Order: sequence, then structure tokens, then C-alpha cells
Amino acid sequence: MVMSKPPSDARIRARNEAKILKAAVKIFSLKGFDGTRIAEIADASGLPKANVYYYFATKEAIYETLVERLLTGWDKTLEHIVADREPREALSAYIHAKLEYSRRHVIESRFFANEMLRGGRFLSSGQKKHMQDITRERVEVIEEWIRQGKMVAVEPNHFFMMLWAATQFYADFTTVAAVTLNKSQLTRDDYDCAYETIVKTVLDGCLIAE
Amino acid sequence: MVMSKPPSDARIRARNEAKILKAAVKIFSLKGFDGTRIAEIADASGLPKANVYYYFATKEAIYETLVERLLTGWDKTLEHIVADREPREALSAYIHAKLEYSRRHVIESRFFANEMLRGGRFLSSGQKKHMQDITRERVEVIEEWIRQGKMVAVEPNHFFMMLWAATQFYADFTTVAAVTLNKSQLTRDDYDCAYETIVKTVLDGCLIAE
DNA sequence: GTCTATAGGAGGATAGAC
DNA sequence: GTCTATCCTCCTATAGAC
Repeated sequence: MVMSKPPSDARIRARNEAKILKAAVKIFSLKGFDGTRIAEIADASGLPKANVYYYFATKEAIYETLVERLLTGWDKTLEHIVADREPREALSAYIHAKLEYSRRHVIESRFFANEMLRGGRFLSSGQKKHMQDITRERVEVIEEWIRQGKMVAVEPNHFFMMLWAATQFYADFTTVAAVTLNKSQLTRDDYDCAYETIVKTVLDGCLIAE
Repeated sequence: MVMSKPPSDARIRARNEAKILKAAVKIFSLKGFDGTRIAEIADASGLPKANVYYYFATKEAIYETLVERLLTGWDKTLEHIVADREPREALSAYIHAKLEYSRRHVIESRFFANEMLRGGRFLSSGQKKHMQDITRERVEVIEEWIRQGKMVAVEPNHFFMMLWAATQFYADFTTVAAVTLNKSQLTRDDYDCAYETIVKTVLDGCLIAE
């Protein structure tokens, strides 16, 4: 009888770390750093508490690992905004991608929101600078569109934050959305409708037809 | 020598409860329910911990009192949206009032955001219904404007949530805004600029000139 | 109404057997 | 790499003197 090889140490580590992080992001997103108990993370991971400490020295270490990983999510949706695309096309692709991210990664979105709500105490200045740089690049694209007469002269930072807020809302404040729409939870159709509404109002408001 | 009368029991109670609630909303808004320690509230109130328990039986009692009180903030800014005003005037008044609320009541806004982020566990169904009713009234106003041909046909719930999100953002995500704008904190000018941007893009996008 | 003291329990973190 | 047992700190909440 052929025995399947036992997983190597490295594989066990990778698997267990992943379990812990997956459980942790959920609990942190709901209760924040101080409200989260290691025992809860351990239970949700299916690991004993001592094992959590075997993989991560402190609660901070878990939290910081998550902050670092989720920061890349910040970049991804922004990739749609590039100067050589037409603004309507680029911005609606961004809105769509961000709403999809909100829909499919509710927990990660909320984790990030929670951290920001608390003033970003766990963000290193390097990470803040990264967010700033990434955003500034996109702001410059918007400025370029304005210069080319493709958009009305809005303040690009605030314009950008408006889009971010309108899309982030559906992950962070699902409760508010559900109460407003009188539903127990949001469906794909609701996200589609959100997309239509944002595109229609925002883009028709600031784009200049050729 | 004339002695000033000592304050009555009722006055002492009112004053101390106010101190406690003021300290509590700040800490809850930063750390959430589970992350907040009564000792911290006591320190911030300038009262001994046992006195906090004298005025409020449990941590829940403090939190619920705050939820109940802050729910009225939800209504107030909405009062601007009434059918007999012109939509541009009414909506820009709403945006202005909501941004002012975000600017002047950052802590209360964040407390509310925190509660929503956690799924509104502390909201009674009566309170949810209240939010729903208040919102629906305004949604009907928007529907009326659309019927009158004063606005393009947007989905009014999502339109409304977009406005809420765009304005709430400046209270909840001050950190993101500050990082984006490369400042240590936001000034009045930044809020004015936010107002201009939201009004310009959203209203020009959905209003129909007469 | 104020405050000290403390019960009773939970949480973060570690030691050390397996 | 896993897990039990445990240390020690800190928390919620209460008792009871003043």
C-alpha cells in the first residue's frame, strides 16, 4: 500500500499560517485589534492557542502581516486608471473593479476600513508613502485628462476620494445598504445597480463628450 | 460670606453621565465595543472606575445609550431634502450639512461607522426600522423630482447611498484623506474643496437644467 | 455620592512534556 | 510540530467603608 508522503515542515507552516491569517482577518475586521482575542483566532483556525503563538510571536505580528498583505489590494483596482485609455472607459472599469472587490472581499475591505477608522496606527510611514505614491500617479492621470479637455476641472484628489468612498461603502456598510434596501443581504443585482448609479451620476457629471 | 449652593443630586448625575458618555464615545469610536476598557473610560472621564459603574450598570448600557443618542444625528442632516425645494438647492444643502457634521462631529460619525462595520449588532430592529423610514421618505422626494423631470432617472436608494458615502468618508477615513492630500490633518479649506467637488460632479451629473 | 479593595474570570504569553 | 498546564496581568463588576 502506497502511503502519501507526509507534508514537509515548510508546507505545514505555510498551511497553518494561512489558516491563522484567514481566521484572523475575519475577527480583526469585526472587532478591531484590541477587541480580538487570540483564543478566538485559534478556535476559528482549528488550531490550539499555543500553536498560534508558535507561528506568530505576538498579536501585533499577525495584524502587521495582514496589513502588509492587504495593502497590495489597494493598488490592484487602480491599475485601470491609465492616461492612454479614454476616461469614461478607464473610470468605469475602475468603479467596476472596486465594486467587485467590495463584493468579493468584504472581509479584507472591512479590515482595512477598521484600521483607517482607528487612524492607521499600524501603518508604517513607508506604507503610507506607498499609498500616497500610488494615488498620486492616478491623480496625475486625471489632471492630464482635464488638461486635454476630456474632463471638467474638478479637484482630482477629492474626485478620486469620492469614487473610493462610493465603492468602498458597499463592503464596509453592507448593513446600512441592506437596511436601506430592506433586504437581509445584497445580491449581485444590487451591485450592478450601484455600478449603474455611480457611473451615471459621476461620469455624466464630469466628463466632456467629444 | 455667601456660599454657592452645592449642586443637587440630579445635576451631579447629569454632569457625570455627560462626562462618561463624552469619554466613552471617543474610545468606542477608536477601539469598538470589545476593545474598549471601562478603566479607560473612567480615566478619560476623570472619574474613578467604580463611579462609572454607579451611573451605568454595564458596558453595554453605556454603548446602547450612545447608539440611541447618536441615531438622531442620522435624521438631522436629511431634513434639507424636501420635495418643495429645488433639487440643486436641497441636495447641495444636504451635502454641506453632512460634510459639516463629518467635520465637527468626527468622533460621533466614527462611532456610528464602527457600529455599522460590525454589522449593527447593537441596533434594535426598531432602530433599524427608524433609519429605514427616514431614508425612504427622502428616497420618495428624489423619486418625485425624477417624475417632475428635474433629475435623470437614477436609482434613488443607490444615489442616496453615494451621497452618504462621499460625505461620511471625511469623518471615517480622515487618515486616508490626509495621506492622499499629504497633510497631517484636514483644514476647513479641504472640506470646502470636498464640497465643491461633490456638488460639481454629482449634481451636474444628475440634474436637468430648466 | 465617592472611593478603596477585591472577588472572579479572561487574556496574552511561555514552559516543557510528548 | 503539537498541545497541556500555567504564570501573570488586566478586566468587569461588586462589596462596603466613608
